[in-house]
Amino acid sequence: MKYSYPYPRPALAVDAVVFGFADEDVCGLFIERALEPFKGRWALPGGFVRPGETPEAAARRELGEEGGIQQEIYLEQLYTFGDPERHPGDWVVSVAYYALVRKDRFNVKPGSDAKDAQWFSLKKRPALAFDHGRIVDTALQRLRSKVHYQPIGFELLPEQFTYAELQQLYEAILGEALDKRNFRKKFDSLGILREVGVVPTGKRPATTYEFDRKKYQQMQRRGFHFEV
Amino acid sequence: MKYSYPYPRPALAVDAVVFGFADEDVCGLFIERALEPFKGRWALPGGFVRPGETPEAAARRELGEEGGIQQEIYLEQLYTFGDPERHPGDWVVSVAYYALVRKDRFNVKPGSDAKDAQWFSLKKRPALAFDHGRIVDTALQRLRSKVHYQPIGFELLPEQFTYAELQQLYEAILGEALDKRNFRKKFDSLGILREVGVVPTGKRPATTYEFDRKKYQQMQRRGFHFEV
DNA sequence: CCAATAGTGTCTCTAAGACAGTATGTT
DNA sequence: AACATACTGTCTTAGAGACACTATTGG
Repeated sequence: MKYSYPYPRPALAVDAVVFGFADEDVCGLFIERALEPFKGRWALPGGFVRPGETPEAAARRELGEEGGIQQEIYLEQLYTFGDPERHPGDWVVSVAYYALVRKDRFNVKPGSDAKDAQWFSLKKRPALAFDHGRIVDTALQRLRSKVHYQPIGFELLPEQFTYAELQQLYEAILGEALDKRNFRKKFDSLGILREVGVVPTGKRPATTYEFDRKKYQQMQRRGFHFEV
Repeated sequence: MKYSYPYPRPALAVDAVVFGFADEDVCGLFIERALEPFKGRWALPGGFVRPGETPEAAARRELGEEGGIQQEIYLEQLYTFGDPERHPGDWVVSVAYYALVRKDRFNVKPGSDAKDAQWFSLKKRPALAFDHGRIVDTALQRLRSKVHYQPIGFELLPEQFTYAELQQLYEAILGEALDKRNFRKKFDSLGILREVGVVPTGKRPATTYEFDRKKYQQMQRRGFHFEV
């Protein structure tokens, strides 16, 4: 190799915070480590980046291998954690990602490096291995701020949803109650939801909507920008 | 080392986009490479992360060594670039940062790995080595969006500044003309500027202001959030 | 007809944005 | 006196936020 750097190198890992939503609650997917260090502790799905691979590809691969998440999902780079003390006994730098998935679309299952894979409500998540707790906090912050100016909430909902569900999602992410009428007014005026049907709820049936991605992209090109 | 990962590892680098402001123009600090690869090409200041060092510390160290920037400066992690093809002949992953500095406070000077260090207007910057052009674009995007909701513009101005300068800065970053009266009204109403004096301009003297950091932090704690 | 959830309209107030002339200094 | 730059105020309009009742269905 020409120009190669001869000094010690870190191992490069990726870790992903996978967010889901169900029962009016935001949750995260964690795996139980089958290997040292932190064997038996809950941790983020992740692993090492292989030669020739981009970190994002590594993150997607690991989500498939470790969490049973193979489909196309929303995945975004979050932050790179490089404290030399973050991994006991080795120098491991981790590029962290966060993912938004529709929980119902996935059968989470542990892969070879994991004893178990489970969703946890983020309100009562277990203590995590390494600095993964901090990574989750960072991801939550990012989600909370991003949800205001990008229509990423829909990545967490089923294709079709009611206004009640959409509002519960926003309330769960933002951690505050919102006014039903103002919330509806807001999204109605954005014009990015398409009515697609009606669904029984036990009492009065509710109208269901879809996020109109194409229309949103058109509007975006015309200078529109989403804000909630 | 316990648990160490035996497979090939990337070299870990940091690169920094250093922004400055002068003459109604945003500029960036680039260095001319003294070594292969891309010897003689302009590039971002940066270098390899050493064992025991955090990436941020490495970035600060390199800015001192390569660009003559030793003082405390605003520095924020931007994005990690990990395309395996980004560096010819080796696997080098780079954690990119961006910095905001008061141009007048620094005597930029090239370090040992650089033939030269120079400020360039970002409108007419040279073609850069590696993927550094993309890194600059990413940093500019980040700066442009962040300037709306965080008072980081002040990091680019001298301690004391006039409304004309402040407005020129925002116009340069955002790339659009702003209305003088509305601009003033906005910042006046925020209440984060402190009048500190008067400066001759050749014609009618202008009032100078300082960013009142303490007041801003107080207000922030009370739930205030900056927005322009 | 009762219970439960879905859905709706108005008012107030703040702030964004468009817009043009006066004030104060220098030469 | 002329010129250049600093500085100022009003109107219109859009939207955020507070607020409470009606509609529709199942049991």
